[in-house]
Amino acid sequence: MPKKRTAIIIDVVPLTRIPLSRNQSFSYLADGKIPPGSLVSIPLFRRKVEGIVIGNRPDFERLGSIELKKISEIIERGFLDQRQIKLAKFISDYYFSPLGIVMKSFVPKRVKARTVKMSGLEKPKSLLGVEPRKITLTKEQLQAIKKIVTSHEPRATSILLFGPAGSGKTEIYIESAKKLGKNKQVLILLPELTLTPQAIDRYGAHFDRKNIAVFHSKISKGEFYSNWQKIKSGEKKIIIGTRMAVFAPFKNLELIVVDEEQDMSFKQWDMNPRYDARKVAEKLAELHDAKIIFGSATPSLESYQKVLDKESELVELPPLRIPDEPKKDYDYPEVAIVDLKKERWEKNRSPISRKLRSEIAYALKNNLQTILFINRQGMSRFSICANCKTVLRCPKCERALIYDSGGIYKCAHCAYKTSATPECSKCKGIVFENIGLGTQKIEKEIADLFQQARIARMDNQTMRDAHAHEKIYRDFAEKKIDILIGTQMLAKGWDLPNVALIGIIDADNMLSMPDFSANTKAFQNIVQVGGRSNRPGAKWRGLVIIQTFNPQQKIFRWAAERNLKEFFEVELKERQELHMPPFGKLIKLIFQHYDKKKVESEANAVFEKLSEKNVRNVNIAEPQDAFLANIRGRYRKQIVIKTKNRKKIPDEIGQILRGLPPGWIIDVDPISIT
DNA sequence: ATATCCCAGCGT
DNA sequence: CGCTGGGATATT
Repeated sequence: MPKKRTAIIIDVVPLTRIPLSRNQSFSYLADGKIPPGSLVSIPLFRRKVEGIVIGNRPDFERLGSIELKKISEIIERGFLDQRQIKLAKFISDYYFSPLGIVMKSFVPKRVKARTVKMSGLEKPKSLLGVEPRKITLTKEQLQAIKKIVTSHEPRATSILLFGPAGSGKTEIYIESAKKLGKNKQVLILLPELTLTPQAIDRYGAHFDRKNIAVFHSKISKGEFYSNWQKIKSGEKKIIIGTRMAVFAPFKNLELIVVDEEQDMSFKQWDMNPRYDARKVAEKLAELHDAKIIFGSATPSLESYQKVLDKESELVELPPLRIPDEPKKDYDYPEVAIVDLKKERWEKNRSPISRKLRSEIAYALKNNLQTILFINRQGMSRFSICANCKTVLRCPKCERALIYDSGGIYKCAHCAYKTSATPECSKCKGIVFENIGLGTQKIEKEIADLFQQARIARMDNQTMRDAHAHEKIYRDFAEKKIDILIGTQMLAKGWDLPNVALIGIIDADNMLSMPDFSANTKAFQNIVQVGGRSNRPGAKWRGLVIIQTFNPQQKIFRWAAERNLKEFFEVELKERQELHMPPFGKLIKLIFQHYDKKKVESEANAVFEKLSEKNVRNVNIAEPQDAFLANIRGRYRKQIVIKTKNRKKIPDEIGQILRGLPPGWIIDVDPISIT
């Protein structure tokens, strides 16, 4: 029986994982056109899933014999827009992630239409320390804004805004946003959701709070969906969010700000799609013809290199200064490098040097606050059996256990805890020594040294609770805390106005990660932490103390002087010689499985396949144990591919990647290859 | 994601 | 011989 060919073929991307080697879209029949971007429900091999329409074709293109199923339901026409579809395709291609999974990131969990409960925005809980000050801009700031606002190139303009902590970068973002089109949207990307309350306060002081939307994973489904709709309609003008905010349905974006641009939290490394919000934001800016500002006190190498390559424009800001009080010396804190070897010679066994100790005492006496930075949580880095020197390890994932308290050792990676009387796996010894330092150890040490001081600790353990950040921030701002001890999480972007002293307890540990980005991270961390003590117009000059066993290391000197250019020059040269990012491109492949044998054979097979092509300018590293070689009983091997040309992955390699069997993880531009 | 098929391993 | 569980498989 001949069919009437009046129907339309609709191409749909199901919002589910389809192997990369397959076509990512499927064809269905419908009675009429359905606009691309529409959310539909489709039958897919005995089940029913949601999908996004990406195209319409007339039916007569179909070969006569092929039977197509029909679209089950049109859920919402024009749910996503054309630019979102393009962006999804870009992410899918660039990161080798199934298109359906990428598109799913663009689709919010929908809730039945009902009144959404009031968001935290409508009833503002004001945080301390942020008075809606009127902005009087400095000459330098005005120039910077002019540069940002007046460039009228047809292509999206990318700007690297480089200025130390407290140089007024946020004011520039705010003023730039004000100067842009009245009904246009601005996206503010922050590395962490803990930074959103402060951002809401600061932007809320200059824009109508009703026009501000927060966009991250911790807001309720209802509020999320409501914000999503209002961003889509254009009602929300300022969108503040974490990396996932690049998936929001912008109507007319004119400016994107990536704040704390160097932060690696912008890269999603633990699940698909393994995207970098900075890369995606660039593409998003291009699609909307919007401007994009990358802001940082310590830019990433990648951004810096883009400036050298003329792909981005550098706008530099000097530190803010109180106009009638031009004490140039106070612009930056003083930095002291303390030689811990000397401390040892002179019989100081404490992790706190005498210099640091006396400065803390001084700060306490003068009612000023201190921040102590240690790059490790817990009591120590690891523990060894006093008898046979075997490292105490987690039986589940083989990682070193960290002493907690009461004789109990904990695994920082899984939930494993020992009993109060653990035994050495080798010799059954029951006495262990703690090696290295951690936040808890320092906290104890400080509590012993300064018994009257009010001390707080900030690390993963103490920050489990959702409101812990806010509470510590508030307590510290209200001067209820004298000494704050924490990991790098306290280096992130908070304005803490009364900090006079910063102590970096174990700077060497920051360099000890055997990864290609260890130096850069250490440099950035030191500058970042140091910036916490730098307040314009303060009566005192901030002091940063860097404790190290290797005071001759140039990186500490450069970090102390914030000598970005010199550090980058050396670092970039090294990266170039090794064809590392930002010159070359890295792709990390990981295979994991319960069966160790299978992992080995799989990894070897893929390695062979990649190697035998012998592609020019591509280097394939032999399979190695992944950083966490064993997660919950699953073994993991990794292969690192390095291509000398960062712009393009050779087709031969791309084809193999797309054809990888299930179980493989592909991580393009990984933050670490250790 | 999920229903289905296939086969190994086991008990009757 | 039939039942069960795990793994692979294909999706318009």
